[in-house]
Amino acid sequence: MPKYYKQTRLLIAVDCIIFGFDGTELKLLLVQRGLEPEKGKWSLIGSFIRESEDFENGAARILNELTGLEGVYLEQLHAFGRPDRDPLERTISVAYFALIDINQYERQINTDFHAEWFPIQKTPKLIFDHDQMVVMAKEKLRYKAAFHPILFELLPEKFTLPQLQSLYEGIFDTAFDKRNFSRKIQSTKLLVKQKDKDKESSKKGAYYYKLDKRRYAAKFHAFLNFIPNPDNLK
Amino acid sequence: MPKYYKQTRLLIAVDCIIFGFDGTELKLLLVQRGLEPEKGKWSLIGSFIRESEDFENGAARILNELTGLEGVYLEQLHAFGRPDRDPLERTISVAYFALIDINQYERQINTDFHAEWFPIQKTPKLIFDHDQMVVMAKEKLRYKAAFHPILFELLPEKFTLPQLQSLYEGIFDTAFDKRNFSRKIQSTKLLVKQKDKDKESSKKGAYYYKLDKRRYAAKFHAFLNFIPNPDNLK
DNA sequence: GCAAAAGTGTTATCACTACACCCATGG
DNA sequence: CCATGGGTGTAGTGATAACACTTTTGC
Repeated sequence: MPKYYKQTRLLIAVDCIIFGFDGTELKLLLVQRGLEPEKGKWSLIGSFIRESEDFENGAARILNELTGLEGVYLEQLHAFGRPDRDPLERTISVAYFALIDINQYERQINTDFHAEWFPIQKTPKLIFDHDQMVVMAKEKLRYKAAFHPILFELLPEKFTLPQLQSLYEGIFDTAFDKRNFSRKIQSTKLLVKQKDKDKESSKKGAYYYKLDKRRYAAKFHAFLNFIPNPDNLK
Repeated sequence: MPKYYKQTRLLIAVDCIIFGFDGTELKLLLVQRGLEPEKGKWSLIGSFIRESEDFENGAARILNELTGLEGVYLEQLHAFGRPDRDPLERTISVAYFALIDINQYERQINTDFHAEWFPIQKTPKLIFDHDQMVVMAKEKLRYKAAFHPILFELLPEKFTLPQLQSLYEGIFDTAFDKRNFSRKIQSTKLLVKQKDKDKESSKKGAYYYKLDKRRYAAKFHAFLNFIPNPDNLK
């Protein structure tokens, strides 16, 4: 029951840029589009918004439908509205980016989508303006990660310093000195050293750490300087 | 001609949070709403999006209609989509924030709107979720201003260091040491000292400065640390 | 016993903070 | 001549960056 007369009404979609980290590389979860136009091509996961659904709910819903996960880190990225972005009919897309622990992703949760992880450097061409969304999401992730302890969302509950460092190095595409990195991370007091070690990736083994959740919540919005040299960022 | 069947189509509006600085205080440009519901109440300036109009264009258009200005600094803030945010009919709002040189604002440009500047601390209650938009815009402005030389967009072409400092002090709601402030600002090499002085606000007069536009463009995306003590920001 | 990765400490440099006095002018 | 706001320098402190060797253990 339209109340504002003579105004254009448009389709609204929510699309999710889903990041995961496999211990070595940053990855993106993509699906093969199930409907025309561009059926069969690679795409971000998305859905039209429902009648009485918030964007945030919509994003959480499609994320859950695809991965089986709940309580995932989600943040609105940007609203995309170029009139011709969907050639079939004008559609607004509100894009969200999500950070998930890749190990918790359940491959079999939903066979409606053909979903696949792609290394961030080797993503296929995506439909519509989804490539632009991915570029923007990568920038925002970098930007945020430079000052906020956001990257822990990509890691499992227990992780090692070398893992954390290689995550940061992947995001910022640069190498850090491990002594300085360790000192800086420890100085945040966000980590709690565990008694056990990860023996997978080395003979000596690296100590596991967990997040101090209290401090993490408190410091999340603080400005911290995680990366050594600001000039590394354009 | 709808092509995606059985999907909901919604109204899309663009709303602008317009900041200005009068030399002393940060201000917000608000209008009295011209249509029902909530007619006559204070509101951000906004408009439904047109058939083949981008968000960015839409924001620039309404900004121009209201203020007469072109080439204004505009940045997308957030898309707001709570189903009940407009009680009459569900409407998505894509909010932009704008920084303008208040001196260039032309009061007479558009009498369709009753527009008024309000000190940021003394804004009236706004319709719908516009108060929330303002809060978010203030946060984002602070956040960006802490690392990017964005506040120059609020100043006239020629300005003095004391003016600049009081702008920063207003934004961060704190006082800075003028010697340290001056040194830090100068170290960015973004400013070019002029030969003439502003004699309005003091007997001795303060030198005017202009932005070095080349360096400004180059450094805009760089991370700089404009504010003295990071702990001042939550 | 050796290769491979983890862990750890020191020094030099730089950036930031705190702080106080002189200057120019209009009235 | 004095009140007002503008402009400048320095010393102490804390954070960052550069840098190399020892430890553990699986093979």
